Amino acid sequence: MLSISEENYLKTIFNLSESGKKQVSTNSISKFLKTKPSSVTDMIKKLTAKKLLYHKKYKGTNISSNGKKLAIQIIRKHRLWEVFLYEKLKFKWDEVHKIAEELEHISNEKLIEKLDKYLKYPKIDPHGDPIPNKDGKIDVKPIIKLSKLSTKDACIVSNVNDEDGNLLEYLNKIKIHIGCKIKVFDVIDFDKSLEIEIDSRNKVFISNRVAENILVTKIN
Amino acid sequence: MLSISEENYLKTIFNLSESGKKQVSTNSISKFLKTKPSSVTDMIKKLTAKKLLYHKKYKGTNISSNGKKLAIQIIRKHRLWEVFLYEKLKFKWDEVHKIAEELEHISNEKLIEKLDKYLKYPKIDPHGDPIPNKDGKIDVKPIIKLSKLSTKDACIVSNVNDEDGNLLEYLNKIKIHIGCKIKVFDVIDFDKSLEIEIDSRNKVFISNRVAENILVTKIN
DNA sequence: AATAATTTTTAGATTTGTCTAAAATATTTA
DNA sequence: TAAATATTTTAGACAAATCTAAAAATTATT
Repeated sequence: MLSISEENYLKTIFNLSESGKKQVSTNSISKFLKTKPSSVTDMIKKLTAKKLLYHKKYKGTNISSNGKKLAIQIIRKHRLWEVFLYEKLKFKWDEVHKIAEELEHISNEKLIEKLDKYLKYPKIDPHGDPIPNKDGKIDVKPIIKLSKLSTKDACIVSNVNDEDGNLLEYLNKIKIHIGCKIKVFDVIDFDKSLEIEIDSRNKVFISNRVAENILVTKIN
Repeated sequence: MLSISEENYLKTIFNLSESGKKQVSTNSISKFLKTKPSSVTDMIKKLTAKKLLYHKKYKGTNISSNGKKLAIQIIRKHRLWEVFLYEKLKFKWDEVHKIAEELEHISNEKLIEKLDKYLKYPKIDPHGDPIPNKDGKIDVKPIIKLSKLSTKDACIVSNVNDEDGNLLEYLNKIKIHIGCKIKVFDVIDFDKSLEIEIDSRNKVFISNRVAENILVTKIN
């Protein structure tokens, strides 16, 4: 059994090693968790002794396969609770993360199984992130061009072509940014332009050319 | 903001002072929480400093009105989560308490308001205990004779007449005990005897005479 | 009422997770 | 590559919540 602190460190190290890859630095952990580097060193020692991390002095940290398993289960709980908060309790999608940070530490396997069933085994959370299953398997979510979507599809923006300053300026103006949610209301046959709604607020038309330069993951 | 430990002590002291009344002894708290009396003394000092308790050395402890307010909010959270676990996640009524002990410490007022709304503002938890409202008001639940109930009513046994050994023996045999749940399936017109189901398991008939000696609180 | 038994408190120690300050190591820059 | 800078670790301290052992106060018993 891990303490809440240990769980938070493990999850952070897992996330940092997923995104930045390879060795995770003491400083990056301390920045993320808003603790001092010396505290991080202490915790790294503890988790290394529990065989959840690998660590070489001054050289950064890696998560072990046991550590990964535990981290994924914490992430599973976090994302399931997010779905609950968003779908059942009707929280806004940007409010759910903070509350799920607390709920994720409640440890009762049966609770999570029943919650999963109750939510009908959702595959993604309200931010579009995939929910690992009971065995820790994560569906990799394909990243596609926004232009590939059809009417009524919804998606989360995962990337935009940042080579063209004019495009970025335009996207900024209509408030499309990485992580935002887009619903497709209509695809115009004539020129394949799209009528979309951004973050449940502004509804705009964008050209097929623009849609080709926005990468997204479908969420339904 | 209270720590989980402080919340648990406060809740325990509130509960002990509700049942046993008046001064709560250090020993009774330590027995309930399975900590040493010396630890209890330490915590009493801390909570007294925070004006949540009154305490006179060697004389036992009382909860202050501020302490009571906080304790009631913790109990509110506990019981709402119990309803959620029982009604939505389909846990058995004897499984919900342990999990709610963890959930009750999650502090987010909006979460509890939304949970309350989602559960349609329930008045009682699966054990038949009343759920305080947002402002800490608790509906006192009337205790009535089982014989007063009608078909389809459900109730929790709150007391039995323990003057007659033969009655107790009989109740024990058919597994009626304080805290158990009884559903009324039929009231026989002829002799006012009842067809009941005990704890969702055994269905039996009991005479009106027996039903007169069982005190219950309605739960629907 | 004096003594015995029980309860409660105090004093001091331990564990967990954090901190500061200083030392050790690694990286960058001139 | 040597010096300057940045990162990481060590050493020692602290607060929270617990413990053990012993002292103090209360309650029960003879």
